[in-house]
Amino acid sequence: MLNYSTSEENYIKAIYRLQGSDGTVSTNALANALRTKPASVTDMMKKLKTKKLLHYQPYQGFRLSQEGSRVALGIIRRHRLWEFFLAEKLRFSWDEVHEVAEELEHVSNKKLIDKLDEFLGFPRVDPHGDPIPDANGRVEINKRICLTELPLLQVAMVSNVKDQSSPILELLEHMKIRIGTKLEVKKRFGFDDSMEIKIGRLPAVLISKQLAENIFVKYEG
Amino acid sequence: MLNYSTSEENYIKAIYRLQGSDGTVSTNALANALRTKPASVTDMMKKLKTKKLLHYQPYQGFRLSQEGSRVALGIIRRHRLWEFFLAEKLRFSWDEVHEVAEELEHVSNKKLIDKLDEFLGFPRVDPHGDPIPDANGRVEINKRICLTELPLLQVAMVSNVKDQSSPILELLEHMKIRIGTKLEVKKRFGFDDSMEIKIGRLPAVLISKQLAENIFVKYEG
DNA sequence: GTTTATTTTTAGATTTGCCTAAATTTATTT
DNA sequence: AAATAAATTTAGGCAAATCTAAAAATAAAC
Repeated sequence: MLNYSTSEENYIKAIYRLQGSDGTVSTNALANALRTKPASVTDMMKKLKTKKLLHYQPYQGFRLSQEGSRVALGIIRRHRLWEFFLAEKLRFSWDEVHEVAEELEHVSNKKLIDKLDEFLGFPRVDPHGDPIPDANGRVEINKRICLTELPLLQVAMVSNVKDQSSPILELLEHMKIRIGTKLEVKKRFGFDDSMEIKIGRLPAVLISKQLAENIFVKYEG
Repeated sequence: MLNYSTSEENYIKAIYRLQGSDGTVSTNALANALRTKPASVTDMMKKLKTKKLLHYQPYQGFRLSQEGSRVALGIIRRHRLWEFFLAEKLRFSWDEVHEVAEELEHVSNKKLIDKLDEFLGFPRVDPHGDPIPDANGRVEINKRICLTELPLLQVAMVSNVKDQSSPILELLEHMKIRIGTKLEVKKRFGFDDSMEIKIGRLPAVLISKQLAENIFVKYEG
């Protein structure tokens, strides 16, 4: 059970989020997610490759190896347990917990995390509703939920559409959304419950509440 | 309220401990305490001086400035609150908390620490009996005396253990001596400076000079 | 199917924190 | 007071993680 630097962990976590269940991640996408420069990403990818945490061929994008995914799930477990602790025990509001958990998650003492888990009563989801991996790195997988409930930045696959009348299919066709399309929610707007979504490398687009309510997605938690 | 790196914080904390109430700290002493090399210490001292955290003239040793002491007390506060949390809430044993707290102490979100303090019920001492600075950096200056100096038949409470290595903790555990334990000295033997002590209603036991020198107690009157 | 644009990688610097080895200053002997 | 010993600092380097600018590879457009 090796230890990784804060920086390495942040890269691993970001790749895990971006790649979803099977996709590959691009240098620019990762640089953008981590607010860093593409050259820095390339450097780190070379390092993580030598550590066998990911598969990477120059110019071909990268995806986590099994070991990389295992490490990612460990980080996510720590993050979400701390979020739960902060909200439940320290009475932080749900929108404050993420930032603090970003720091606490890098303290990687297994006994600490397992005892924290026990202290909290083995919670299954964090304050944002995201599932918490157990001590063996297992998470509830392949969740099917409405697009309106998809966590931000979680890549998911369109699995079905509720109303299949032609007006909605026309709109879906126009937006290049079909079964199997991978997408993520970038931002939600409370004013009209519209949301900005991103499909692969296409520019982000805005979709209405009505449309989102008809789209169901699945993803590996 | 600036932030300092983990490395800077470890230096500040070590200087605070070494300098006591007034003394100055030498390069070698600090290098030894941090298990690093004197040259590295000199580098860091130059940096901390430019940040006005300490007073330092080449070859003359160093001591923390007021700001440096303030920072040190903040780190110690975080460390001891986490120790209390680990022992009290997560049921870590007495001798395990230090190591984990060494990592957690570097998460320096003020709101986190103040809420943790509140959650724990504003404890005044950590599991080793060391006082916890309050949110303003104030500490009780506990006048403690060494068990070797405790007057005969005076009941006192164990407040702190000087050397917190595992061997001594193991012995203390065996003898049922822990922080908060009340005891009295029944008799001293000049031959080897051992002493007979009594803990509550347990039968009196003999402890060595070496052990007594590491136990600090406080008492009223 | 060239040409242009975008993406990605390489090359060369920078900062932080650490190191070893050599020089320098201070302390201790004789 | 000179010589030796000890402590401290300087000089020069290394590894991690980042950056900018330039080169190379891939993708898109005409």
